[in-house]
Amino acid sequence: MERAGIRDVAAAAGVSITTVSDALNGKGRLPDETRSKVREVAERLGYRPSAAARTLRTGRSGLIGLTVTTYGQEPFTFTEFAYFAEMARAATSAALTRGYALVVLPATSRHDVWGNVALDGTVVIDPPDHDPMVAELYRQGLPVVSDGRPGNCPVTAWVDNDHASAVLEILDHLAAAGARRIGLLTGTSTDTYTRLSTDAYLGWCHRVGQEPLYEEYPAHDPCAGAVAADRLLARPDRPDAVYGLFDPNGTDLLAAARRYGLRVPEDLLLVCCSESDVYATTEPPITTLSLKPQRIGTTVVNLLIDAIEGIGPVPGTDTPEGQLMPTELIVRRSSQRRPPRTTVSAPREPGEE
Amino acid sequence: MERAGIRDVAAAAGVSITTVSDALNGKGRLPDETRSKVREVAERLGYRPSAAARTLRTGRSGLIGLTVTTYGQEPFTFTEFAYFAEMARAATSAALTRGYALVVLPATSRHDVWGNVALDGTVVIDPPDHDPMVAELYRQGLPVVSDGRPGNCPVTAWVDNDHASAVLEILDHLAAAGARRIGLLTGTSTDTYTRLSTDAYLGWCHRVGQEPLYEEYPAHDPCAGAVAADRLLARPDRPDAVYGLFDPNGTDLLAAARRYGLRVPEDLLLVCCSESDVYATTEPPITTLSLKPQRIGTTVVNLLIDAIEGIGPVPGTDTPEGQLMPTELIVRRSSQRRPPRTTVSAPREPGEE
DNA sequence: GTTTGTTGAAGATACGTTTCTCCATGAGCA
DNA sequence: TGCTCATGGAGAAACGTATCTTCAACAAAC
Repeated sequence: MERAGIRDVAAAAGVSITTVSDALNGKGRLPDETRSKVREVAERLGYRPSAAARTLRTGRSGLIGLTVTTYGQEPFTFTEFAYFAEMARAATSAALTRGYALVVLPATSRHDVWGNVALDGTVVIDPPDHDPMVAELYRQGLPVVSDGRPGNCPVTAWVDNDHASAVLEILDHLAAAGARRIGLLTGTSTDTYTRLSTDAYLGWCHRVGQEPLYEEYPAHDPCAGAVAADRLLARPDRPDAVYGLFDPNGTDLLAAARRYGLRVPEDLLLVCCSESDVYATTEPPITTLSLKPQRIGTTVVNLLIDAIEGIGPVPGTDTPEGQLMPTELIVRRSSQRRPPRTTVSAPREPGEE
Repeated sequence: MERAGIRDVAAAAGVSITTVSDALNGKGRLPDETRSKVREVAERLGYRPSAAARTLRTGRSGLIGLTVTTYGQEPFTFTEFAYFAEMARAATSAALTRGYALVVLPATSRHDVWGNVALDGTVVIDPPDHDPMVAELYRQGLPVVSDGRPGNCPVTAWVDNDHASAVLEILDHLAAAGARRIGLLTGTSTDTYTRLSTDAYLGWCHRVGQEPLYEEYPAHDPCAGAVAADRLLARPDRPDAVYGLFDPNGTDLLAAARRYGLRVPEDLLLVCCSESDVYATTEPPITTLSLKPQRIGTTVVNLLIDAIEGIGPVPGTDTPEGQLMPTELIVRRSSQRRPPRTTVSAPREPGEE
């Protein structure tokens, strides 16, 4: 019992291969009668067109690559930060909506798999300067859209948050809440996010005349984060407010504060960049900056598909279209000196029964 | 500047197409001299074999589908639970290691995308009873491996945790810590995980003579979880220990306990099933059951690839090979009446400077 | 001197579509 | 009767690879 091909359908319906193809794809000039007849026969035979053959013929696979930066030898720590997971999910969803599927691939160009899968285009997350892989993809004529400003490689388009503005907003927010010495928990890596955020912090410090107080650690190592948080609060010139650039920083800082007997927010104001909603229920709830990865993932994929399908900016225009997306500061108790009256009341009072 | 095909390489190297193919794939009988010559020319022309053509010819795409159950209209809430994210990551990684790529697809069989991508096999997460999609895949002759016991559909193999044993272990653990009335926070859905776990709980209650105390809610709705947690602790016959089946239950229960003035673990013992490490740093840290999604993802993919490549059990053997994977109970303070002396000391004492 | 075997490589076919080109047929019109 | 036009559909050429078969050349063995 072989899989039915288009030939079998044609034979069974008593028409030509062309007619079957046209009928099924809604092309050509055919009377409705023939169309439905062919469709019925195809259905009866359980005919499924071969994706491989169609791809070979049309040059379109309907597949989009999603490249994830790898830390160390582990291919993907992209679950480490909720940002990646959320972004990937939104990207997958957006792709499916437009009839494409997403393939997650490692950022190391020399993996066998890259040659074995036919891609229509690729989404690259935070490519480093002069990324050889992006260059190679571009040379092959494949559209490439990056999440994060491309270091110095030719991409079709890019999307990013306005990290500098976001940091400034947070620092102002903390200062308004009474912070005098704001510290920063940052990373040692040289990706765009870390660099832009740190630079914005340093610039702000310079402008308001505060001495920078920061600790950096390799962001991919969760243990190092806890140690760095501890180091920051153990300094002789201990900050009275801290912004942590990475997702787990909130809990790490909270734990460190607890160890040192610091009350949040009375003794220490806390903000961290995170997509996780656990910070809504910590004690106290922690103010977070959301980068809105869903929006970014969706936008990136749609830009890419536009490029694939020839919609959007003219290819001749060599200046890649960049797009800045807004962030969202979710203010909770950890960054407010006067905690607002809690508005969420328990469904029932314990003694009410 | 067209993309170079195998023909161009053959012409440039002065050999036939066959020779190029053989040289590049390490087949045929060719002297090393010819081999390296051809390889060099191919490299110079930037030749990349067409994945589509190869797939059409060989019938192998090197692509594996990963099907995720969808709640409501949103295609993927699989980031909701860290389990799915971790599992998907491990699966992706395992696939890449063996030269395959992973495509995430929705579990609704009638999505266009299913027909447009050539799959060598599929991993299905927790398929419901009589899943039509699995049946269809199986009919097409594609290997299908499921994460979770297959309800009643033909799969090549499956992998699952021993949920019943895990629940019993937890209940015994709680009872040993002094719990007299153990409650359960469970789901309304009928998937295998929920069913097996709840049944195990009910069976245990029956055996030890405790009246079941449980609340159920639609697991895909995070708000409902908080409400259900509250409901459970507001009961007149309030439990003195609770096991929550889903990832966010820990924080929800903790918040609810706080509202009712219940101290953990003194007044309430807490355990939940989660892969998230935030529970290591909550106050108090919460005991969790890890399903080890990494191990499951890896195993599932390897079983699938074995089936694709003809390794493993004979296809004639109709009884699908099932495999039970161990879980891991990570005991923390929330489930111990006598909190152990904390062994993790701060790097420096605050006053030490 | 014929057979046998081995090495190196070319020819040709098939994989299953899509699509371009072209051909009947019959109707409308002068 | 001829001509144009629209309609419905068939033929055949790709798409780029892998592989089965064939073949020449030459050496070794009988």
